Amino acid sequence: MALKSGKPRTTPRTPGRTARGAAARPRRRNYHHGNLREALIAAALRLVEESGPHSVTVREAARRAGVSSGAPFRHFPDRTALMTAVAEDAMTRLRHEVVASLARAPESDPLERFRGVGAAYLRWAVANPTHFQVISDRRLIDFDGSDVLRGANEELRTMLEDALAEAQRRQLVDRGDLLLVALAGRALVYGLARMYVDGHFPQWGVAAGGAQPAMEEALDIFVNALRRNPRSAKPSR
Amino acid sequence: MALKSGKPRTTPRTPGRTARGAAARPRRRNYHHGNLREALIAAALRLVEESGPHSVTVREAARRAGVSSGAPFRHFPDRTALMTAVAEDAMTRLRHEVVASLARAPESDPLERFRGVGAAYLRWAVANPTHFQVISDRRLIDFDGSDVLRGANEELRTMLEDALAEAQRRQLVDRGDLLLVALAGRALVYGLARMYVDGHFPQWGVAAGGAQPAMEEALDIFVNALRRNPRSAKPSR
DNA sequence: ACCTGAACACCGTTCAAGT
DNA sequence: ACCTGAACACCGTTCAAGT
Repeated sequence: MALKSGKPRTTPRTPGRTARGAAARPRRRNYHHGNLREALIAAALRLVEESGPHSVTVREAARRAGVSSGAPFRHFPDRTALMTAVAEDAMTRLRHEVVASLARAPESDPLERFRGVGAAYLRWAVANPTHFQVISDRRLIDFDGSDVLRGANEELRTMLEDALAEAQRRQLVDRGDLLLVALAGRALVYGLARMYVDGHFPQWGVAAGGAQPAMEEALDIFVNALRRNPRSAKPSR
Repeated sequence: MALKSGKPRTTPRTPGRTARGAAARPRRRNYHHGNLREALIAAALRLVEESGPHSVTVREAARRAGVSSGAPFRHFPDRTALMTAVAEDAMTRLRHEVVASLARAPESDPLERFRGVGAAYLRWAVANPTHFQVISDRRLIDFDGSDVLRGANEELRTMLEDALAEAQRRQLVDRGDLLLVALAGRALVYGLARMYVDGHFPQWGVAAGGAQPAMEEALDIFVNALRRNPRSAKPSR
């Protein structure tokens, strides 16, 4: 399979563990207590990062945390629950990215805010393709059972719809079913991100390095097509 | 996990096997020869249909074909190769669907033809969600190694781009980077289909039964936004 | 209260042996 | 030429036993 094992960066996630001398090797058997739950999530996060969601194995996470194969089940009912915890961590980072981008966007240009939400989402997906896979595939995680996931998703959706509603109010875009326009925007952005992570770009003439700009340009095409032609001043009916 | 095991219809795929009396139960051990390859693909196709790509197991396909666990490896180098054969079957059906829809679309309205390609793709994805998953996830199959998959994908892309080029030529849509507009259209349609199969619609206010119409309406929004405002006769620059 | 390690029912894949 | 069935190195998950 096409899993080339990505960049094994040392993710500075879950910072400030109880300091204990040297660079904490997961070999040590000083365990017997400690916060195994967090250690397992951190291990799973790195496994996802290294070679995708499919490579995450409860046993391997346990190995990296230095515990036996049965230990994780004292903290997670099953593999799905572990993956859901990974997804919550990822979704929280995505949410922050989008919120930060929105904070920088001009209050005065709602259509630009709409575009900005999409662009931030795309940037995050390109920067974190494997984590993006985890949050987007409902068969891997228990989305409905997670307040964090449902909440963050709801928040992203609201940001998109609010920006769009404001743009309609200011007549920057034509009137039209708000929810459907938001859905189309969301589908476009999600589709671009998924084409990227699912490896479709080579077949669509997008060079390996040029994904990011191509995605933003495709987004621009949509937003600009939505933008109301200034020459027609009134709603068409 | 959320795999409720779909509708186990008797797919009349791989028709006209060597007739042999009663309804061919895969129990029989009359094997020892026969076209195991086709039988394995048929079994895998049904497994995908019943409960998604992840439920496909080389061993289970072998069981259903009535052979031992090692037998499939005489016909497929690995599980990926079996899944690729499944994807080729699915992609061929998708291609036919789109081609048929294009044959019915008016030669005179290229933008409608562009929309029609997307709509046919969406209809097929909704009707065959699990098979759609197989053809779209490059981690499950060897896309690059399959002439059938690359060819069909290329053909779909060409249909989209040709319709769009003709629409630009007739000034039905504004000029603009053809490839990027095609990419945006493709991403929108792919995104809608993936949101459907990935189970996102409940969180986006789309009712269970209303997926198909909502998807087509979202597609309409894009196509109509692209449609050139008749009041502005000349390209903007 | 938390962890170990054997056990169970699975996988994908290989390979000597059979027909 | 094709298929069997044991074997190997894995999984997820359970559970009695240990500390």
